[in-house]
Amino acid sequence: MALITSSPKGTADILPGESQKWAALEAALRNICERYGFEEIRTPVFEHTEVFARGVGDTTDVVTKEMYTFTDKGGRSVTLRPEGTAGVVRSFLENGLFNEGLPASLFYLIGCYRYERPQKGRLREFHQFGVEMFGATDPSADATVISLADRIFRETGVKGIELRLNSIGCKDCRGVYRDKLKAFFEDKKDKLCPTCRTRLETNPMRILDCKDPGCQALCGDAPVILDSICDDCREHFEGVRGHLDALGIKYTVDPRIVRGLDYYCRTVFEFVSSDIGAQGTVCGGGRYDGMTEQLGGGDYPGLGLAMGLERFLLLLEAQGISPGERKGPDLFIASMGEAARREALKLAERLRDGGASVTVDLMAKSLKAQMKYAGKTGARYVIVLGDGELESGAAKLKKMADGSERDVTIETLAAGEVTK
RNA sequence: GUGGGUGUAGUUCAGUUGGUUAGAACGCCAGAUUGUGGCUCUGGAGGCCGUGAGUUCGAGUCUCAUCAUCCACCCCA
Repeated sequence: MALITSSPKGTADILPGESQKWAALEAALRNICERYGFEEIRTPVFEHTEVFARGVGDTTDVVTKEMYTFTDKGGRSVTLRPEGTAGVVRSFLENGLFNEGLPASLFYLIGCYRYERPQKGRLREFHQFGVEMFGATDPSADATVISLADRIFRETGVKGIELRLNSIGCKDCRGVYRDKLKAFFEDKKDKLCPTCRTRLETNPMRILDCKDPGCQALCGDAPVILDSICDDCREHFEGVRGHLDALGIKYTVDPRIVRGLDYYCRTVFEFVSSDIGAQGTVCGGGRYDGMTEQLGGGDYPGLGLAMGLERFLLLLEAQGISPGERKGPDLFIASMGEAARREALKLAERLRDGGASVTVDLMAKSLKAQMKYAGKTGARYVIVLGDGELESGAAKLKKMADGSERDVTIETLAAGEVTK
């Protein structure tokens, strides 16, 4: 038979059985957002390319080599969103959401697209849950966003998630630190691994989280960013820590987390697990105070987080947690002959009116095959309609779990009798 | 973009130093039971052995290329 093709590289079908888990997880996320006063926002899958170039930063890996960018028939350069924040910021500004009371608290559940080599926990089409908050500079806002994420992990019951926290300073003190770091590594250049030698020019902070043992050894004495940030940033960071401590949220300060998107400043954090392979960051986020101005809007400080849903589901799977199960219909109506099938359809509609989940035979199968189908699809009850039942108006309602049967009147069978 | 692993039935996988007609389990269909699923038994359908070239009397098996897929680097959720 040979299918003409398969799904594109890096994409995955979410099939029945799996889709119930997604739906349940999404419902749980929506519920938590609601309790924090975050409202859903839906923005386009594609944006004008400059939204990401300016928003995410045009020197980042994401923008320079991972975007699905194309020219549409009108000659405009558009890009499939590689992340959620930039589009939300654009929408926040364009629609004047700052007039509806600050801070604005938004969340989204979206597909994102990055042209990368797929591996465990990384696809070209992947799904993110994220929240964004605009207008609040106070550390309590940072703590709230982090506590929302913490609650997600707590309430879904996953274990072994570690929260790592850092401050990378504002755009002023980060520049100072960058220079310090550069100066520190400059005379040790030849001991760095080849990629770190280029990092020294492009993004020296990345050297700190290199996995090469030689680089790691050098990093021991490197200047720490937390010693270099300005007083305002230090005070802000202490504020965030104070709130987290008061809320009882455990974290480790990790000076090596720097994040690869240009827009972050001050607070950055990651929730990491060691259960799902090399791509262990399930959730990442931080503050991005300058971004609204980058996109030509007013000054609205922002912060947010993003969670990779594939990774989250991978994690749940690894820990034996299933957020949602496939569940079959309440009732399958087997039928023998045309007249009985007509009755079956009518009965099914009546029971569906009452809220029951009902399926019927649509293939004129043998009764045995119909029973088999009912069993395979997980129907809890089966009722068989044939000439005899049509004539007498009575039928047997069979409970599949134990095979027990009881007499019912077709005319008066109520939805409640098969849904309980 | 770089490195490594793997491509055989719908799925998970066997397949001997290269040797006649390529196997198992599960799944699917049918029968045993002409109107009652699961368990059991019997039978059946289903394979360009990823693709193309090469070596050989002979290739699922060896070589090369190519594509796909998985994992890792990089980067990120």
